[in-house]
This record gives sequence, C-alpha cells and structure tokens, in this order.
Amino acid sequence: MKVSTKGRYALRMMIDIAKNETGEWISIKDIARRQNISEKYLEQIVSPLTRGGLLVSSRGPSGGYMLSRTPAEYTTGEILRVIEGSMAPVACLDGIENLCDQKERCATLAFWQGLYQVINEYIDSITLQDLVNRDACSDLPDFSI
Amino acid sequence: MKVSTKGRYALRMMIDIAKNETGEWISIKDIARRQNISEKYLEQIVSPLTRGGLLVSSRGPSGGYMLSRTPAEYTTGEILRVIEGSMAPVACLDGIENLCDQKERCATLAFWQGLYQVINEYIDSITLQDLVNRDACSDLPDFSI
DNA sequence: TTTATAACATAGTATTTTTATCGGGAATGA
DNA sequence: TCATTCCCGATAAAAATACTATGTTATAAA
Repeated sequence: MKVSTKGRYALRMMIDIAKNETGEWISIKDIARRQNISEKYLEQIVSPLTRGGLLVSSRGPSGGYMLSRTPAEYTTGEILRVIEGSMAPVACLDGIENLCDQKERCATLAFWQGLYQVINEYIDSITLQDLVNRDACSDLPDFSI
Repeated sequence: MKVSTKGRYALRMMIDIAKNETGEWISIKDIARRQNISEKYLEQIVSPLTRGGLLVSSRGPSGGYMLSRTPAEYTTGEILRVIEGSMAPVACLDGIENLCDQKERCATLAFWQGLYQVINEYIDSITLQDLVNRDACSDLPDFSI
C-alpha cells in the first residue's frame, strides 16, 4: 500500500514552490534542479495541479508557476488527491465506479471505510505550511522522499 | 495507494475460517467455493499465513486449516502485514532497506511517519473478532471486497 | 518583429508489480 | 494402496509505474 512517486514528488514540488516564493514565477527547470527530479516528469505532475487550481502558471520567458493561495490554505490531502485520485485503500470506496455490488453484505467494507477515514482525517489535518515549517534545514538542498 | 487483492483476500479468508470453525479442518477448496476465489490463488495467500503461525495446517484427506488462536487474538494489522509486508505509505519507512539516505534533511519524512502511525494504530485496533461480529448477514454467501 | 523561453500536450517505452494459472510434488487419513 | 489435501516453484498475461521523446503554443525580452 504505497503512495506513488508522483504523489511524493507533488508534495516536494509544492514545498519547493512555497519555500522559493518571491513574487517571481518559478520554472519547472529550477524546481527540477533543486529537487533532482526529471523536468519532463515534473511537467506531468504539475499539469493536474495547475488544472486543479492549486497552482497558477505563466508561459513564455521568465514564466513558471506560483501558488494560488497561501501555504496554510492547502491541505496535504488536497494535494495528494489531485495526483493520486483518491487515498482510498480499496477501489470500491473510490465512489466513481461501483465495482462491488455486494456492499450490503460485505464483512470488510466497514473496516476499509474506517481505515479510509483515519487516512483522510490525517492528511486533511496537515497543511503545506506545516511541511514548510517542519523543514528546518532550509539552507540545504531540498532532497526529500 | 491501494491494498493488494492478496491483502483483501487474506482478511476474507481469515473471516471465513473464523466463521466456519467447528473443530474440523477447513480445506482451501471449501473456502475457495464460499469466497468465490481461485483455489490456486488462495494457496499462495494461505502459505505465508501458515508459515507466520497465524494458521495451523493438516495434510491428507479431510485436512485443511484452522486458526491457531481465538479470533479476538488477531489484529487486522497483523494479518495484513504478513501478506502486504508492511503498510508503510512510503518505502523508506519499511525499515528493511535504507533506500533514502537523506532522512536527516527530509521535509516530508515526519509527515509520512505520521500517516504510517495512524494507519498502524487503526489496523492494530481492529480484531478478527470485530470483523466476524460486524458481518451480520451470516447466512448469505460471504461475498466481500 | 524576431527569437528564445517555458508552459502545455500527447504518445511511446522499458521496467516492475500484480494477479493470477499450471504442473507436479509430499504427506496422510481412509 | 490411493484419493485427498497441503505444499512449492515456475510461468505468463495484464496492469501499473516511472520515466522519455517529440512536438505545439503562448509570450516576454531582444
């Protein structure tokens, strides 16, 4: 039960942008260099974040990305869900598709719902600002998980 | 971030054995029929459960499996960990291998550790007996997630 | 107005993981 | 003996993952 690298990179990217906010647009190239992640791969991750309204973008020279709100106004749950789709531990809780037609008489559904709930409660209780604050070593390169 | 079908099947299998405990050995064939899961696939799942001491087995005619303890003495966490390896949301928390050499200066490590903790606290708080109790419709086929 | 820049879009690909299936053993009760 | 049932390893198809490649489009700066 692992979070994908896209999900992990998305958090690192959002932290990176939050920490390097100066009013200027922040380019993929800069983030990629600081985080040691491929530019092209980051593009794939930043795309849903922009479409989802978590980032705003500007094209052309000296273009890039900026946060659309203050770091305290993002939950980590919101960021992860944009990338991962849903943090549900089983597909039948995803809502979109009704894979399981045995929900009424399912012995384990309530169990998985409970797990889903504690996961959501946790990730929705931590903000991007919390992650930025936690990162004490702000002078060091931002190598992260 | 999904639990594998093996993990889900393992829970269903343990519930099935707990509910059908009569002092007789319970065969894979019976479980497979009741749960509508392939016998061969169930064999792969039951193997680590037996090796891990969660089940005891008997070969030969009228052989099969039994619980090694009472249902109340199993946590769902224990069962899932035997099959899934670890419920850690990121690999660097798995302990076995030290994939990440940047732990000291990692902005997100504490966040993932916190998520890992709430997941473990939840799955270690629910017992197999809880799942058996929850399953009200004990007359119906045990179709589950 | 040109041009370099950087976002945006989409397709391809190699690797790994998942989800099984298959074939045959080894033990054992009837 | 012998059918049954657990046990064990190999194989294989399918899906997901983690990138890579090749562009196109908008735009600020020269």
